[in-house]
Amino acid sequence: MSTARGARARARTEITAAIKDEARRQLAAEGAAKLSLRAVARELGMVSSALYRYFPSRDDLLTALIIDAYDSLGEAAESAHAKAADAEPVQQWTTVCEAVRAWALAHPHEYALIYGSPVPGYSAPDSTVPAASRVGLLLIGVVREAWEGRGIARPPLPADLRPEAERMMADLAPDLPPEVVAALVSAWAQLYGLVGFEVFGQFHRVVEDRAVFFTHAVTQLAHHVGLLNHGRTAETPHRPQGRGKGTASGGRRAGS
Amino acid sequence: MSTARGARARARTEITAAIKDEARRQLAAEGAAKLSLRAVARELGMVSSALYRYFPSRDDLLTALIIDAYDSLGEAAESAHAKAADAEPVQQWTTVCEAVRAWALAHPHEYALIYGSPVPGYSAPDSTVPAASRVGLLLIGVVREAWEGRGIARPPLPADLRPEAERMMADLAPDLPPEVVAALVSAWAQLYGLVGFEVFGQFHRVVEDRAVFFTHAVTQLAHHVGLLNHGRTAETPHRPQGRGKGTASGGRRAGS
DNA sequence: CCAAGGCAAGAGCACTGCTCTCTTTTTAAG
DNA sequence: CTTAAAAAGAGAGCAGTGCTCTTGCCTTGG
Repeated sequence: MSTARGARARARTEITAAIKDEARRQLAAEGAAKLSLRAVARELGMVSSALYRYFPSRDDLLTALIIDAYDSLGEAAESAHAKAADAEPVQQWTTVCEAVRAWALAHPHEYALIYGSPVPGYSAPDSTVPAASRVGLLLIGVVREAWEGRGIARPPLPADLRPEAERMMADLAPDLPPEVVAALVSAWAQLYGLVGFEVFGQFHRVVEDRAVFFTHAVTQLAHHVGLLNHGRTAETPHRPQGRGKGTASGGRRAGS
Repeated sequence: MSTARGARARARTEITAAIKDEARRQLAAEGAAKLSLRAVARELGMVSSALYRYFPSRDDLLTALIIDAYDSLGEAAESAHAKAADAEPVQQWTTVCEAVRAWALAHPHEYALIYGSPVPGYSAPDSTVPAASRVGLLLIGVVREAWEGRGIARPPLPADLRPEAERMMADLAPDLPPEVVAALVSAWAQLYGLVGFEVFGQFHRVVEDRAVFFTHAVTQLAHHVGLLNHGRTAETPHRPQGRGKGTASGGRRAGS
């Protein structure tokens, strides 16, 4: 599929990659606003109009970079999680969050591209959705594992939020209880509040030891969604149907 | 001071205001990236170079708009708070948060300007700090009132965060205990995570009933910083007592 | 082998931010 | 009241942008 399709096709994918690489370089150096098609073309020794054979517009180039950024972030988070797969749920959660933070600090402009203000009239096409979902799915996975295996506390859920929570549950994680899904979604958004404030400099002269602060904040977030530190907590863990791993499919809505 | 110091000076402030108004119009219509000095000048019937007598560069115009946006948001939050000054602390907190959300939804491009990705090489000058602090100070004030008057729970504070928390306390609110200040700062950042996700469309197809969801999330945030519902604590603050059954399905709905 | 289509190049359009002159108008000092 | 300085507007111009269109070259599939 991707090999030996003729020299021309190979050259095309190669040049496409080169364009993205150079664009990413300029993005990292100057930010999305200063990314110029002409400058990219110049740097690659081609004329600006030639670039339109590969990307029909500047926004399409940006879209490609956005997807790549989501994937890069997703991969960073996933590989960090893989290394902590055996840890406590809270530990897994904070590991993922810290990977997100580290990636964001290492790639501030790419982070701004995906979690900052959306570009002018541009609205992300659906093609970005899978890549954009990776971190979210990862967090869902962490919570799911805790829910199935080692127990999880159920956050409070006011009556007026229940319908919405059940809808979210149906969409995102049909196996998790609605109160956990609702808490998870809000923790998800709040995580990016913390990261964004740090990356965008809002913590300037407010928080100094940001790593420690961040770790604490996301640990609280983990507790907020109901994750528990296994051994040493006074809080009573909820065990789904009290049967451990055997009946994962049947175990939802425990407390009746 | 601002009156009758010559026709020229009056004309200057008037024109300056007109420029900002028109710029704000274009900002709301198209976003910061498409804000063009020439277009503003054109709309005002002046030539582009004349505009440089009022703002030395496009970035300076943006800075002015940023300060105005911060002030506009601050004022919205403050006036909302003033109307709820007698309510429970949690109520005051959610009122302020909801005012922030409402303002952001009503002025998405201005919100993006101040809490989205910072513009290219531009870093906000110190002159923006006072305006930018208004919402933060307001939230501190809410917590302070609760701390002085009606009591407040003290969130947990791990040992390694204590020095940082004490430093933040010294800077921001010397009268509040460090654990409360630390929780407050993280809640502050998380608030903007929630608002940003909604304004920037990240909740698309994830959260539908966003008002209800937001209210619940910021109520949890209030509990996170230690605010209590005075009379009835149907919802115990951020301490899920396990045993899903008991959690007050009845209603929180802190009314007055 | 040879037509078809992918591809690069270049010119050009309508913009942009910004600078520099030049002229007019207003202000303030003598 | 005059006059010199300061402030403001107008216009041309520079270097840059995204994007389109036409013109040819050259690889490729039939």
